Amino acid sequence: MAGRRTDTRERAQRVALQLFAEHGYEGTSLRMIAERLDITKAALYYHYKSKAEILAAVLGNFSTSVAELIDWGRQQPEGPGTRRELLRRYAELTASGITAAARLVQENEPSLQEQSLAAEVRGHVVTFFDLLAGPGVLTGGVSDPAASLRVRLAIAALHMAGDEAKHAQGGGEELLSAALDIACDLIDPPVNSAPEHTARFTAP
Amino acid sequence: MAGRRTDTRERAQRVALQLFAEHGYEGTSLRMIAERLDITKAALYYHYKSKAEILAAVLGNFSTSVAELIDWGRQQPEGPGTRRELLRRYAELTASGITAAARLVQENEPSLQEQSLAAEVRGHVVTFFDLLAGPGVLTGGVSDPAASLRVRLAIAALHMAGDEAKHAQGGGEELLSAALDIACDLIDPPVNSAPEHTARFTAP
DNA sequence: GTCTATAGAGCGATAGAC
DNA sequence: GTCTATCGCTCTATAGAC
Repeated sequence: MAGRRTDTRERAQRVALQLFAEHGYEGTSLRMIAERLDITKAALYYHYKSKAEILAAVLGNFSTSVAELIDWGRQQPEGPGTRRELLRRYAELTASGITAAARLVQENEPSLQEQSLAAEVRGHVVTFFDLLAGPGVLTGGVSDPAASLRVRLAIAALHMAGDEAKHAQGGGEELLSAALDIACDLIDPPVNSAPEHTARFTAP
Repeated sequence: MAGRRTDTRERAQRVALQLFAEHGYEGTSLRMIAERLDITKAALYYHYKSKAEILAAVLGNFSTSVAELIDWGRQQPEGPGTRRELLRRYAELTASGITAAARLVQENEPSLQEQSLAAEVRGHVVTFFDLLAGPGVLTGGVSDPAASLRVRLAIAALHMAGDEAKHAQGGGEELLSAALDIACDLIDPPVNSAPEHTARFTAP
C-alpha cells in the first residue's frame, strides 16, 4: 500500500487548498503540503513545476465551478427563485472547499497579481455577482455600490455558515438553511413597512 | 531630519498592520516593514524583541478599541438605537485600520494561536457581538447560530464598506451610511409582512 | 536609536539515482 | 513516481560598533 499511487495530483490540490485557507498562500510551504501527502518536496515537483502552478490548479477548479453556475443561471428565467437556487447551489460547493478558494481570490493576495488566471477568475466572480444582483440594479457592469455590497454579504453569509457547518457535528443543516434565507433577504430584500432607521435612532 | 526619531514604534505598528492585512502575518517579513520605515531590520529589533511582539502590539490596539466600545455600550440603555450607535462607532474605527486587525483575529491565523493575547482579544470580540445581538437572543454566551451569523455579517458589511471607502475618492460616505443601514437591518430585522422565501421558490 | 555583519534555519527549486 | 542531496536565497534573530 505504501508504494506509488496515481491520485497524488488531486490529493495535492485538496490539501493545498486547505493549507492555503489556513495559512495563506505565502504562509504555506511545500514542505507542509508534502508532509500531509506523506511524500517529499521533490516528489511534489514531479506533479507541479512550481508552487505557483499548484495555486493555479486550485484557482482553476474554483473558476470552473463558478463558470458552471453562471451557465446554469443564464438559462433560467430571471427572478428571485433563480437567484435563490443560485445561492443554494453555491452553498453546496461550500462543502467542497470553495470558500477557501473564494477567499484567496477576494482578499486579493499579492500572490494572485502575478497569476494569469487571476483576471479570468475575477471576471467570473463579477459576472456571478451581476447575476445575483438582478436586473435594473446594474448599469453596464458598474453596479450600485449598496447593491453590490448586499451581494457580497450574501456570499459571505454562505461562506461563514459553510465553515461553521464543517466544524459542527450533524452537518449543521439548520444553520446552512438559515444562512440561505439571510442571503436571499440580502439580495432580494422583503418589502417592509417598518419605520426608517433614522427615525428609531435617538442620540445618546 | 534624517537622524534619530522618537515615533518609530507607532509608525511601525501602523505600517505592520497594513502589511499584515495585505500579505498576512506569515507573508510579511521584517525587511518589508523596515523598508517602509526607512530603517534596517536590526533597528526594528531595538523596538520589538521579536516579530510576534509586533503582532501583539497591533492586536493590543485592537483589543483596547473594542473594549472601549463595550464599556460605552454597557452604560447605554439597551435597544436598537444603542446598537446602531455601536455599529456607527465601530465603522469609524474602520477608517483607522481596525478592519485589518479584526480580520487577523477572525480568520484565526495559526500565528495567533501562540499569542497569549489571542484569548483576551477573542473574548472581547465575543462580548461585543453579544452586545450587538441584543437581549433574549443569547443564552449564556452560546447564541442562536442564525443570530450570531447576522451579527458577524453586520460587522463584515462595515469592513467591506470601510475598505472600499478607503480606495474611493471623496471618502465614499454614501457607501458607509448604506452599509450602516444594512448592518442595522441585519441585527434588528425590520418586521416584514412579505411571503416566506420557500413560497417564492419554484424549482427549475 | 540606528547601523553592519553574521549565524542558523527554512524556503523554492533542481539534479540525478532508483 | 518517489527518493536523497544540494544550491542559492530569504527569513528571524543576535552581537557589537557608533
